[in-house]
Amino acid sequence: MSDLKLPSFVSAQMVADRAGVSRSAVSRTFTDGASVSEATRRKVLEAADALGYHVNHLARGLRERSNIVCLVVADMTTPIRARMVDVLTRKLQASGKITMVINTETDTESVSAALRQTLNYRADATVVLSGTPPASLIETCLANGQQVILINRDERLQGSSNLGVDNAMAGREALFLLRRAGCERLGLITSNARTASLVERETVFVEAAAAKGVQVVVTEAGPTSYESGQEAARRVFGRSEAPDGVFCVTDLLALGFMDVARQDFGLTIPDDLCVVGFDDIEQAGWASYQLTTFRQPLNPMADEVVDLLLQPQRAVSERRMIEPIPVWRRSVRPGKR
Amino acid sequence: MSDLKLPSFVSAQMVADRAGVSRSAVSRTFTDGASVSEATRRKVLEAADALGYHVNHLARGLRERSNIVCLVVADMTTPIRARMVDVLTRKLQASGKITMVINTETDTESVSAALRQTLNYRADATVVLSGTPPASLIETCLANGQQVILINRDERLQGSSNLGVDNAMAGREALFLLRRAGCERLGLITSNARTASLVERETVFVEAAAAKGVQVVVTEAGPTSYESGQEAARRVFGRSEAPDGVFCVTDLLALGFMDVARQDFGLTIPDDLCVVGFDDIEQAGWASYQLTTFRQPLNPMADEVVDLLLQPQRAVSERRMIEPIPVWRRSVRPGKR
DNA sequence: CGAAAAAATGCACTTGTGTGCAATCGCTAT
DNA sequence: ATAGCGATTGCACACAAGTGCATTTTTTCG
Repeated sequence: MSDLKLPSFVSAQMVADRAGVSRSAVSRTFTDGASVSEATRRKVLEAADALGYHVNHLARGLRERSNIVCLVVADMTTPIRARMVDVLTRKLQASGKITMVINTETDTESVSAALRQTLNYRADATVVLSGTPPASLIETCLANGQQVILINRDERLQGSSNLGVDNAMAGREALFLLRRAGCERLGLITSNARTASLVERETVFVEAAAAKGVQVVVTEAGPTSYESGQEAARRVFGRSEAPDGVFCVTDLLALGFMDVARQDFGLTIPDDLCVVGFDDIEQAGWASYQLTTFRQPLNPMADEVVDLLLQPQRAVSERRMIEPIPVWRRSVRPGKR
Repeated sequence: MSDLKLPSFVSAQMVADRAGVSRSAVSRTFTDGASVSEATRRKVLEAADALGYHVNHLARGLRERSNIVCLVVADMTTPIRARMVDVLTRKLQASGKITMVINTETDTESVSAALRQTLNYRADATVVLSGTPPASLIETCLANGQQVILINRDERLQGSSNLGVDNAMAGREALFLLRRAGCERLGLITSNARTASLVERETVFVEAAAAKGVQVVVTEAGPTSYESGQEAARRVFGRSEAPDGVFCVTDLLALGFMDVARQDFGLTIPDDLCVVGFDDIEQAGWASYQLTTFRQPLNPMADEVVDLLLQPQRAVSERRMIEPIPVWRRSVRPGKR
């Protein structure tokens, strides 16, 4: 049997022993506004430093709020999602929270499992970036005093807060831009994900066009990705009546669409074809694309999330909407040809 | 005073009361291999379900391992980092761990703060993807029985495990490819980040070239980004002796470099200029780029991390190396011009 | 100098688990 | 019927913190 002490975390008791004070004194030293004399405080800090003491937030979380926020997300490699996660973790951290990332598939089943994890770790709040959580589980979260914030998911679940961008505005504006450019045969490219957000952009665009007496050819490719955009372009330009202006419900789709349109069908953008996207991912601004699109204002959105979190828990479910910001680049002509 | 009970988490005690058994029975029901009769188990599960009970992993983590792994990462929006985080969270989750993401700047100061958070939450292990943690803090982590895994950071710290790709191989192979393509004036594009990985790719490439009697013009732009690649291209092709073959230490740099080379200087790739990158981000495979590069084998790397985590703690610090996989696309000629 | 007020300190309880140990229960074999 | 034995069960403790309350200790003021 070895005498070597296994390395393990140092507790407040050890610090207390070394400093010659009670454990309470240690606790109070690390608690804001607690009453400790300057002398003991110094002794404690010194001992803590020598031993490498760190307050155990798990134990703290047993009594009060855990300061843990769970982020449920799928498709994390997508540029827009990656940025969302980045901005959110940053802002949450800045406001004293810590983020647990739960990486799921979009299907309800695995989102359920994610939500349960959230409960296991006593997260103060759960932020859902993708996937549709079942209403029953949301209720469980709320019943446990957990806050639920859904981002860009338009399922309206009783008790959860919703936060999203104004998709309708983007749909209308996209139509306006393409018509101003003189496009006559309009197309809409979407994925088979059929998220509420994507569907809304599509329907608003199509309906606004119908109101102007213009028909829109809708093409639905595979998942929301660059490759689906490519596939959509192959399908669209293989047909007789090719569009001269398209709204892709996502930048990734747009970029794949543009590449095939130019390289496989020899089209020039914006002369032969105008393209509008949505999200404003970094790649949309790259020299090869210069895509006109709508920026999701991630910083304001993350600010809203933090704001919701810091609010005293409200019984009523809230719904906040943020305007996307049009970003004019060169994939759409500024005026008629 | 309201009689309404505040919503709060349901504890094992409540479940025990409802099921008419002791709290131990509840605990044992949710512990693998514990001794519970089928009858009580059923009663417990039923009560738990009715109340919406979820084991408190925080409390569990007080006694044994917390199953929390901290991921310290900077530059999360970079495609390669986003993928790393994605793959790691997936694999960790699959092996029963949960990931806490700590988003830091690359500066040592904020990495320190991140490491301390790691200790606060009693993470079993810390995985550092970017940024240089100070050795003293790593020691604290190790002293507390925490495992530290550094990925692609070549600082060799006593007690930590290192995991990285073979940068030397990439440097040599890049040179081989460019020379086989008949390139005569070689360039190397790097950023001012001066990470160990980037530096190694650079020096190996330059030295291997020197061994063949070829000089390499090294250009160092700003941070590791698309824009820095663009800037580097403007500098490089503004000079008299422009290169006809370059190795960019990162795909992002390479893509920016390619765009400016083609659009601002009218060069054709790979006829006038051959380009090799590193990382194999999704965009490298896009039709507009078709970049020849080296894939970081993320899945095997994540497997290694999980493997290291499941190993019983070893006193000796380990160092594992993974071979990057060459990906041949069209940015380099297959043979001499 | 002494009483009263204020500040500091320690005890003990709380949070929700897992688990060693002892007691109990149920069943079998003699 | 009863001893013997293994499977259950419950008690009590440990984990690491925060905090109300009572008890010192210190400070202040008359």
